[in-house]
Amino acid sequence: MATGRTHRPATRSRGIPEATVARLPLYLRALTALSERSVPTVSSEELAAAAGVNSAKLRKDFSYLGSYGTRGVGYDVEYLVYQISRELGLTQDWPVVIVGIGNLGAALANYGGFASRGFRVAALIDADPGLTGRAVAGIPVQHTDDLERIIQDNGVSIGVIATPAGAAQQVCDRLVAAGVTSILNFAPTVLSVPEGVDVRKVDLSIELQILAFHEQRKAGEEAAAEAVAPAATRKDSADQGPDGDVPAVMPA
Amino acid sequence: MATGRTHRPATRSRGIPEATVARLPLYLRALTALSERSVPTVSSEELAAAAGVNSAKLRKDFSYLGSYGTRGVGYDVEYLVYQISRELGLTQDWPVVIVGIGNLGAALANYGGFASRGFRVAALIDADPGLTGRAVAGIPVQHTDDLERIIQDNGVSIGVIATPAGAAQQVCDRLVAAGVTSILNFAPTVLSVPEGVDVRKVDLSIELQILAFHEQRKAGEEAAAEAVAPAATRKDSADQGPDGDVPAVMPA
DNA sequence: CAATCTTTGTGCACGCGTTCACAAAGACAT
DNA sequence: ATGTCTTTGTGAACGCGTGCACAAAGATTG
Repeated sequence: MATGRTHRPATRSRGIPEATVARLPLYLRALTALSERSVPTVSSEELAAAAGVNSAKLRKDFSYLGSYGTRGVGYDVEYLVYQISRELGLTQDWPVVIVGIGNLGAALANYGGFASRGFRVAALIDADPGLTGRAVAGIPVQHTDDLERIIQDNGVSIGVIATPAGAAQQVCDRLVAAGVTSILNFAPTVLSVPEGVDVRKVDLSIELQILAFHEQRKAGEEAAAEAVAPAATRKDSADQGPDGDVPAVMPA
Repeated sequence: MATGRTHRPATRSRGIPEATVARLPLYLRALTALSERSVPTVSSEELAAAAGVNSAKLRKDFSYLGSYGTRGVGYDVEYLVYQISRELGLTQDWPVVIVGIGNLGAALANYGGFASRGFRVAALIDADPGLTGRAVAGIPVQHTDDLERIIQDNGVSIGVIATPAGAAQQVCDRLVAAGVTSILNFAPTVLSVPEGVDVRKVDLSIELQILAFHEQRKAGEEAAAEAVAPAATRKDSADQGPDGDVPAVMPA
């Protein structure tokens, strides 16, 4: 979701709910796979299974785009691929810059999933002069000093931030000032941006923490179950108490 | 969100809503920053701003954990850090394996954000024999053949999949069979897992596609506005038609 | 100790998203 | 042409999440 600031309150951007927009790429991926296998049509049930969602949800999602299905038959794969691509704006070319060419930035530059969807990595930018001129994924790294020029020369409107947290806000400000209006942020910071700029964030550590929460809960429930019927179903990993209120940093 | 399959329907895991759980790491990050600056207490208003959320939402989130604040004063930073850490299960050690040591896998192995939160990269696994034995981020890469043994020897319950899409489901099945119950999936595929296994996915390409959608919409609105009052407010980037129905792959 | 001021904790209302369930629509067979 | 069968598209109900607004609680001051 976008950062708190701008906070478009889940505004349905053009009749299409935000939740639906977030699923369109999922459908597109599944459809592309079907297309490559030359499958001509697909039912909502099949496609939903392939995309990992409920079929009723899928049909409702598609209903926001229009009536593209045929009752009794299903959806024309090729046609739907085209319609969703168009809706997402993937029929045009999106030049993208990646700022911060560390491990993650380099991985992103090499990531094939971008190019296959109309996204073109127009430039790589890093603050380290030692990197300048060196090629990553066949693209030369340029210095941060030239950021504004690069954005303008290439007509870039989407920027990817893969810098350390400390540099992210500053980079963000410069990107926005230079004309970027959409930002994908990998740095673990909250970015504040002016109205009209969209920010989406990907935080690797946050995802793991959410998993840890559920993992802990599962271990807790299991321990509770074992307390009733103590059987050696589980491997011997040192199961911490479920809610054992371990005294640690308990301040005054 | 977890994959469609298991589909715990936003079950509030222990009274704590899923949406709240997803924000706890955000609060924790902001609090940690305050803690490092030795700030003793913080109000819901300040903390909310730092975390990029609404202050009412933050207070409600905390109310699910208990009454940890003091009216008229705010929250004790250190105490809250501890409570949230405990709630998320970060007071214990979580050994993690990363499967698929390509560009992304290597970047994840090098990512500092894991270690700082109780996550320990216990092993790196790849199917390429050429990588076996080579060290990435100081950790030797092991071969997929030993996956089951590695999981069991280290008591791993969280796995990270960074393989190509084609290998993901197979790796997932083996991880689950070996005892892993939480998976973070970076491969662009829908994973199906048995009941009781949590899956979270991060898809870089999907995030960009969502941004592209909003970007296109912005360009469209702007073009519409210019049609009424045509002024040269904008840079000259080749603005594609807003909804120009570009004929491309229009099948029968 | 009383008055005032700050900030939490939460009851309540509203809106978005999800799901069910079914009528309408078209394909296909006879 | 008529009937049957499949599958879409959607009205309606429900539940979760959000945000407002305020009462309760405690700190602080005189």
